Amino acid sequence: MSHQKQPHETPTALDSDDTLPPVEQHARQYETVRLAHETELIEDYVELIGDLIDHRGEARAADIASRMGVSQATVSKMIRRLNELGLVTSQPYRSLFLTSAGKEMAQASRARHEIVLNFLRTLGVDDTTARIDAEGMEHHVSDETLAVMLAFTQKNDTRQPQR
Amino acid sequence: MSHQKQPHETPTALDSDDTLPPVEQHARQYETVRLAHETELIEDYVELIGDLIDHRGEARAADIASRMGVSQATVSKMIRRLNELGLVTSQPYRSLFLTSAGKEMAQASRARHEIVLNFLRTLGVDDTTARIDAEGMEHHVSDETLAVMLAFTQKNDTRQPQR
DNA sequence: CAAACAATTTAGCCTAGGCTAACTATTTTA
DNA sequence: TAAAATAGTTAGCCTAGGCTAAATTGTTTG
Repeated sequence: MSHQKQPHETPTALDSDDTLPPVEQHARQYETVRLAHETELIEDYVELIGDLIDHRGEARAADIASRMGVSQATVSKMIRRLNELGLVTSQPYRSLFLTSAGKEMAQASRARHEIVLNFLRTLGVDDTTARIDAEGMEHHVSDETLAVMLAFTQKNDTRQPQR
Repeated sequence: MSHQKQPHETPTALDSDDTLPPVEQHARQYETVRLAHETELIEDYVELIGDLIDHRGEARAADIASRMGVSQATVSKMIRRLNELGLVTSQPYRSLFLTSAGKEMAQASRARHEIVLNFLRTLGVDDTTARIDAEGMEHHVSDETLAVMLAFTQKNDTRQPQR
């Protein structure tokens, strides 16, 4: 019953809302999302560790756990991973340090985060919502889009200047 | 070495770029992201199945697999899950149908997807990039932000009218 | 300075979502 | 219509990221 492969794959991707993208492109999109997924959590942890160090002087497992909303066991396990990835150094039972790779990642991650957050605020999204959305969106925004967001924010930010 | 709990938690979350959010709020943000994660893939599959049905007349496991960029075994397993969740019906070796719950999810998902995609295009992001970013961002955009994006697109879309 | 408390780690469990390989069912075609 | 090709399923493996409970280490305090 209609199992023939229709020669139907026409990539008129300009108006698009009526056509599926070509298979390979479609697959690549999902692949990108899957990939982003893998780094996402890592980046969140590293970013948080960086923030804790900057704001509190140190990053302790217990603080990470409570801020992540996760058990300490989970954090402990994750720290092992971050270690293996060369992003943090740690001695047992002591607080953490970022390696230079870790610092770089934290910094990049934070920069992206800020851009997205400020973009959303500039758009007029409520602060609390903006924070939540930024946290989720941040990892899925390409450099190109990020640049557009930054430019938009600079052009349109009418919020009272910081401070 | 400075392990005392400093009474340091001052939620001056307005200028924010200098302060961590209060613990509970911070945890809630990450929790939201984790939650989104769980539904994300499900929604992507359901949306894709809906699209395949609409554009091709049927959703077959092989097509889902190639578009998702994933093995057929993975799709097979996922279909079992979607079944358990009441989102699709399927007989073995036959193509799929969405339940009404599935249709609803597909429709909502597609609507969100479109809004985000058109928003990015309106912002001036290149089509290919916009598609990739939309795929990832779509699940992390709250209804509030979605509304803002829609309004923005309607006000600013200068692309040549469809068709 | 020992006991109590707090923080960290480890062990072991669970689920989700990938994979390959082997098998079964269906459809196409020679 | 039987053989070949295609499609779908199952079994079994792996990794990531959660969890709780129990063990260990560090810190504080009576």
